Amino acid sequence: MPELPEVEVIAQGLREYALGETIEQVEIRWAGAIDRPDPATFADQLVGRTVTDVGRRGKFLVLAVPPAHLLIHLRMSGRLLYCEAADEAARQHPHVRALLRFVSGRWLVFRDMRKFGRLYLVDNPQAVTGRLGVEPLSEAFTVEVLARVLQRRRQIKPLLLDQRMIAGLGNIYADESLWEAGIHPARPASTLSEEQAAALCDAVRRVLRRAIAHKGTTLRDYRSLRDEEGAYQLALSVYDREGQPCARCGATIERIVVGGRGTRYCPTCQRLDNAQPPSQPG
DNA sequence: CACAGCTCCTGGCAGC
DNA sequence: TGCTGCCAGGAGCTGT
Repeated sequence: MPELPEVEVIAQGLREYALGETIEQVEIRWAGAIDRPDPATFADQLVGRTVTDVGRRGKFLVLAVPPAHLLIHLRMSGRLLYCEAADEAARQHPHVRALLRFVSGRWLVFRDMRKFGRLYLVDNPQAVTGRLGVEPLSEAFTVEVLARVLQRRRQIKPLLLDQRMIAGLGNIYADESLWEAGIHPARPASTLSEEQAAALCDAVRRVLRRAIAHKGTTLRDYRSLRDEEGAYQLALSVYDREGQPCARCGATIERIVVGGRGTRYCPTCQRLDNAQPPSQPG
């Protein structure tokens, strides 16, 4: 599942390859992939536009195609591939939902097995991203800002997954951040100590930066713009590791359901009460 | 405001 | 072997 680090790696790839490309043709193979405007208008309006900037907001890719913006959300299984004119196989894959052909002859291919991903063409990106919370890798993500989020009477993990609070965390990096900070995922947010809030703030930033450095996590579907796998799956502490020993204390990683989501954690390092974990995270 | 439940969708898997 | 049916999961939505 592409989360902030995976989307950031794709954005880096788009900056390297797609910047300056002009769209010559738009092909939509599954109309449901286009959120807005209607698919015909979407295709019409994109032709002739040049990609002048590539950004990311939360899990959204934001491509400036003046005077509009093309936003892409990959959701569960979406993939974005930049391929050569000769690469017909990439375009013929049955899960391809939409394609952009550039004047250069190269293609941007949107592939999505589960059909949850969406493309948006809007004048103002805020129309789509306006309700997103703070960017966790920006300077705006301070302990004070996190503390305000933590005042809510909710369990900490569903709060971390709420894009209106913090933009970009998904199931993998929420679990990883909570392990890193030594906090139980079902812990009521408002009961965290100041030290724990500070540890969580650090943990979120550290985990996301490390994952970007590893080019993201490939458990199943995720690939970079050039179809490369990430490497962070090799460095995961709890996610996809249930039944295996905790790297910090050796206890067995468990799976529970929190807020309806499968959740992996270490029952020794991440206690629901305030007891000290066996060692401080680092 | 919190939160449960539903929807979208399909490959993968368990169970028979 | 082959079938059925359940499940995960991001996010938006409704209802309580």
